[in-house]
Amino acid sequence: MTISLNDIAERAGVSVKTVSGALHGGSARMSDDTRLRIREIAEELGYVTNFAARSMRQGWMPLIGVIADELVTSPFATGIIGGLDSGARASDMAVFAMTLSGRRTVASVLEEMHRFRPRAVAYAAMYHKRVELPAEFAETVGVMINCREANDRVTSLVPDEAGAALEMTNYLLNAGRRNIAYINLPGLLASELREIGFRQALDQGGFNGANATVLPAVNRAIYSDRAQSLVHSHVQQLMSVPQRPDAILCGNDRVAMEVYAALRRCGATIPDDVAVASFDNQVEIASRLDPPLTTMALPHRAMGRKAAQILLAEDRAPVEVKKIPFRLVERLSV
Amino acid sequence: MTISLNDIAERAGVSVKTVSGALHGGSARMSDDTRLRIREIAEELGYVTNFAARSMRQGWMPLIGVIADELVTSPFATGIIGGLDSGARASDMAVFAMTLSGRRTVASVLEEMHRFRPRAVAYAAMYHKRVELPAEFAETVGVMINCREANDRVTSLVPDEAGAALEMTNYLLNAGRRNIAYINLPGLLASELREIGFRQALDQGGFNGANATVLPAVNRAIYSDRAQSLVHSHVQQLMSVPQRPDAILCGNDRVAMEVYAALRRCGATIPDDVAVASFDNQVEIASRLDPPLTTMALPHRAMGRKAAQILLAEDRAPVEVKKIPFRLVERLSV
DNA sequence: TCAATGTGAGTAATCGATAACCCAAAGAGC
DNA sequence: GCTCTTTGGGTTATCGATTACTCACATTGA
Repeated sequence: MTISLNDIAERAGVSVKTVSGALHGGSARMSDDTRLRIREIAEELGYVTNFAARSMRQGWMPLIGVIADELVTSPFATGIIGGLDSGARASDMAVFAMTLSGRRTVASVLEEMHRFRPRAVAYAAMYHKRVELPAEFAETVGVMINCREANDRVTSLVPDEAGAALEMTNYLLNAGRRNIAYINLPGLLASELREIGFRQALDQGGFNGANATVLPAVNRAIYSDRAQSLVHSHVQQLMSVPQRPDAILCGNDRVAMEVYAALRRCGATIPDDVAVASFDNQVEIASRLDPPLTTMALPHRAMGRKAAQILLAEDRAPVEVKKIPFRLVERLSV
Repeated sequence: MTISLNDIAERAGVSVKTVSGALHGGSARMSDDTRLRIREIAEELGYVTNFAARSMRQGWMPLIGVIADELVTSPFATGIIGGLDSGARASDMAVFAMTLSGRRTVASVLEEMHRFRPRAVAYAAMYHKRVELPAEFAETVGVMINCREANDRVTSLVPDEAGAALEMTNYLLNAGRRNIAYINLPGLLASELREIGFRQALDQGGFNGANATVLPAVNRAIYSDRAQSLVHSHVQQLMSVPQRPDAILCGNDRVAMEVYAALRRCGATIPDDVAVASFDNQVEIASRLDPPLTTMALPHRAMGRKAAQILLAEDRAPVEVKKIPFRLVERLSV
C-alpha cells in the first residue's frame, strides 16, 4: 500500500488540505509548528507525491516529452537529453523520450506521448538537419532541437556552424598560421555551413577565402581503403608542394583522426609542422588523440538547456531560429 | 481543451461507462452497433486516453522505469533501452529512463521515479559490472540489466561472456585456425570472463588453454602513443616468430581496430595470413573496418527485451542470474 | 400467463491531490 | 465592548476513467 495525503492527515489529526499545504503549497497559511510536524510524519511514513493524482487537477504531468528522430544512439543524444534534463530539473520536471524509429510517424508518437499529458514537447534531431513538421503539429511541438523546421513554423535551436568555423579559423590565424587547408565532409548541412564560416574568416583576415584549399573527405568509413586513401592522398599532396599548409581544419573529429594518421605517415609533427583543428568535440576521440585535439564543441547541452527554458517559459515567445554558439576546447594540436 | 470520455458520452447520448467499455474494456457487454458508433465519435473528436486518470484506479502508470547508471551515453544504451521498449510496447507500456549522474543516489532517483508510479523498475549498467544495491531496494527494482547484483538479491541479466568466447574460439578452430592469440583488455569484468572461455575452448579442442598466448592491451586510448605502441609491439612480436599466429582474438572491437592497423604495417593480410575476431559488435567500427570484422555481438537488445518480459510477467519468478547469449556476426575477417 | 434468465446500459462511488469557499478564534483599533 | 482583520484550518467539489451495483426490457420455458 502506498501512503496518501489522507494517511498523513489521519496520523497528524488534521485535514488533507492542511497536509497538502504543508508539503507542497509554500504559501499556505499555517503555523510553522504544524508544517514541521506534518513534514516529519510524511517523511516517517515514506510519503511520495502521486503526480498522476496531482495532474488530474493541473491538467498535465510534470514531464517534458522529447521525440528523438533516430534511435537515441550516439554520444550526442547524451548532451541534448542531459541538457534538457538539467533545465527541466530546475522546475521539477522530468524528461520523457520516445524514439521515432521504424515506421512510427510523428503523429503516432505524438499521440502515444499525449496519453501521458506532458507539459511540453520537443523534437530533437541527432545531427544538424532540416526537418519538415506537418503543419498540424506546429502548435504541439514547442521547440526543435538540433534541427530547423523547414517552414519555420516552430522555434528551432541549431548549432552556429558558420560562427564556429569563423571562430576556429580566427583562432588559427591568431596562432600565427597563415596557410590553412580545410578537409570537408560533403553532403552534411553542418560541414557546408562550416565551410562558409571558414572562407568568411579568411576574407576578414585579409586572405582570399574564395581561393582557399577545400578538399572533400568521405563520410562513410573509418578504415576502409577508399576513405583512408582519400584523406591520405589529400594530405600527402598537401604536404608535398612548396607552400605546404601550416594548419589543417577538419570537417569533424573523425576526419581529424584520419588526418593525424596521414600526417604521421608523412613524417609531419603536430602541432609544430602542422596544426590540426576540428569540430564536434567527440570526446572519446578528441581527448585521446595524440596530441589531444583542439576542437569546437557542439553545443548539445546548451541547446537542451535552452530548449527546457523556452518550453517552460511563462509566455510563449514568437517563433525564431536561434543559433547556439560552439565552445572552443583548447587542447594541444594547435 | 482536451476531450474526455464525458464529452464523447454526451455526443453519443450514452453514459461514460458505456464509452469506457466501448473504447477500452474489450469484454464489456454492448451491441456492436453502439461500440462502433462510439469509436467513430472518439476518433472524430480526437480523443486520447488520459493515463493519469486511469492510473488513479489502477494504482500505477503504464511505465517501465529504468535507472541508468551513467549518462545514457554509448551506443549500448540504445540496445538496452530499445529492447526494453520493444518488450514493453507489446503490453502498451512506455519506457521512462532516469540517469544516475553526479551525486544523485539510487535512493533519490528511485523516489523521483516513484512519484510517477511506474509499473516496474529496472536498473541498467552501461557496461558489464557488479553492482551493490542497498537491500531496501531489492524489492523495488525488479531486474538488473547488464550487471549482476552483488548479493544476488535481484534477478540479473548479464551477457554470457565466457560462452561467447567459447563459441568464437570454436568458430576459429572450425575455420582451420590452429594458433590463436588473444589480446585482452585487463581490468574489465567482461574481458576476464572472455579469457576464461577462450582457454576453455582451447582445452576442449585439444590445445593447451593454460599455455595459450594472452597479451594485455590498454583500455584508455585510441591513438595515444603508448596504447598504439603496446598493441603494435605485441603484434609485431607475434608476427616475427616462426610459429606466428594464424588468428588473433581481440578483447573488443576497439582493440581489433588497432590490431588491423598493426597487422597492415607488418604487411600481413586479413584474413589470409591472420584471421581477426572480436567482441561487442560496435557497428560503427566493426562494419566499417576493411575487411569488415567478424565479432560476437553483445546481446543488449535481447537483455532489454528479456527484462521487459520478466518485469511484466504475471507472477514474479525466483531471483536468478541469467546469462544471455551473444550472437555471432560473420563478416570477412575470418 | 408468469417467473426466470439474459442483455444492454445507467448511477454513483472511487482513486489522490488541489482549490474555492467557509468558519472559528484571537488580537487590533475605535 | 464591539467591529475588523488576520491566522489556522476544515468542507467539499473537482479532475477523468473505472467499476461495483442497479435497473429496464426482452426473451424463454413451464
